Amino acid sequence: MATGRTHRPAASRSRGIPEATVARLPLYLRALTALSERSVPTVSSEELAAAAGVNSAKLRKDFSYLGSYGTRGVGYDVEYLVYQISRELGLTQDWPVVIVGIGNLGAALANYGGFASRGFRIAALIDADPAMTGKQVAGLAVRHTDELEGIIRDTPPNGVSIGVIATPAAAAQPVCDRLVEAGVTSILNFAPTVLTVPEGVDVRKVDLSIELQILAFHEQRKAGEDAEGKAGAAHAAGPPPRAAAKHTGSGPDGDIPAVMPA
Amino acid sequence: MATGRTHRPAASRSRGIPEATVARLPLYLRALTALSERSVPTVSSEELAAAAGVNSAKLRKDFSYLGSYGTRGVGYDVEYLVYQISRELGLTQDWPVVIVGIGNLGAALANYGGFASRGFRIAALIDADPAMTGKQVAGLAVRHTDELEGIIRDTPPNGVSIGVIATPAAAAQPVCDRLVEAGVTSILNFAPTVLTVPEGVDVRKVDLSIELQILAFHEQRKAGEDAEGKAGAAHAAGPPPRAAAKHTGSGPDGDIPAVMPA
DNA sequence: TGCTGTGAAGCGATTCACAGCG
DNA sequence: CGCTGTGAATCGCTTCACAGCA
Repeated sequence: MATGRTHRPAASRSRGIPEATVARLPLYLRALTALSERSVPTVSSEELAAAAGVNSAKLRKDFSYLGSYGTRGVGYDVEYLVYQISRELGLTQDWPVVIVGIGNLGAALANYGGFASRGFRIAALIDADPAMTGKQVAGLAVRHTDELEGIIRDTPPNGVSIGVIATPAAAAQPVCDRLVEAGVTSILNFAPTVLTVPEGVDVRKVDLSIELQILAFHEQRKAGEDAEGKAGAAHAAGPPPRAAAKHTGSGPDGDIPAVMPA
Repeated sequence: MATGRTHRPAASRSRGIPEATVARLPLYLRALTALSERSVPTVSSEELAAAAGVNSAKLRKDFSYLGSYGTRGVGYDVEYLVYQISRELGLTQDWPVVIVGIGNLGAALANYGGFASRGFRIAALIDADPAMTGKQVAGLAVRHTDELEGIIRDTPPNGVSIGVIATPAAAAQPVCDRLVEAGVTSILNFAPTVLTVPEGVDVRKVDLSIELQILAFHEQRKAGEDAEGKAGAAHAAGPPPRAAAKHTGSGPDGDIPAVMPA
């Protein structure tokens, strides 16, 4: 999984929906909406589970945390379930969101249709580069970082509570601090850094290079199984410099993912 | 967490590194590389854990699966650990990667520095739109989908085994099938769809709108705690249309995230 | 009869707490 | 003495299996 929280270890479920279940609700919702568009009136747990890519026992258990929304012998009413899950996720209201860091990735996010269609409204695009200020991206004029606090506080009706960080790694923590200070309490972080936030602020992260590294691990594992015995790298490089204590320039492997496209 | 697998429930750890540990190795690696660049020779589990945003017991347990790479009373040798983790993750070799779907997101990925710096080399950018063919993106000429199979098979030295899908949702499964058929065994999917793949192929997914929905859930929860009692949406809309069985156009909430920026 | 809803068992991951070594 | 490495306890999620209802 590409994601994680930073603070609040367990202080999440007030009335008891497990975190793992919450993470799957959007998946169910997507599958249900597709069924709804095809005018399918009801689904069984088996069918819906297949569409969402999970097993049916898990799906039923997940739904049991929300309440008894199914009909025994029949299945679930698609429309009704769409509504219930939307409500549970808080998607019946709309959430203004700011995106900070309008580089390649920030622009891609701004243009991403999946936001608007789920009740997320882009309240502002913010970038630190004065050359970007005023430029049109996804139909919105980019605003300068100076305006950040004002935008967060004054966006109707109650300010902005969700921020997306798509800046270079070095800028992420300062931007995060300013967002939080101005009132943001949920952050989606695309910068390859660990963000430190006060209690009560949620952080989720998406790290592209981490995902690839996890795939590489399994990929290597598969290759190792083919040619059993030589369980190492194929056309590898670099010996194990044990206990050198002294560094060698910048290490055997080079630098960190360092900077985001932004 | 933005991610998940699709096939291979447990068929992963050959010599026993837990999946959860594998997912954290890139995090440790990043923190270690930063230390390495600052010429720090050793770290304690406590310090490194703080830098990686986990607790120290977990970190020590994680490292214990790799072997005994620390020194009691002292800590871990930074350079040595960087090497060991890189090797474990398979980053001592380089992995050619193809990106399919060169829209906003695909282009952002192509420009993302974090790939190249971690041993991932972009072998080709592929798009179905003939108008894109030949265009330069991130220093590479975009190739047409017709060439997909050839690229996967003929890229030296052994073809491409990792594919990134950044196409619209509708194109994702067909593209996935072609990638797999041509020999790709690991896929990173940015399209908001569940991909079906044969046994032995790994899929990880990153879904931007799912992450936001999870944040919205917690955000709503926080708002509900403030104004205890009215545990619902703030300026919400839409009543619960129980058991209508008949659909109402397209449902109370509208459409799915549907299409990616691509 | 067929499918949901759920207690109970199983399993993996996290955390604790301390023995063991440098 | 300090910090790693790890058995044991704990926690939370998943899976099983079936009771219960339409």
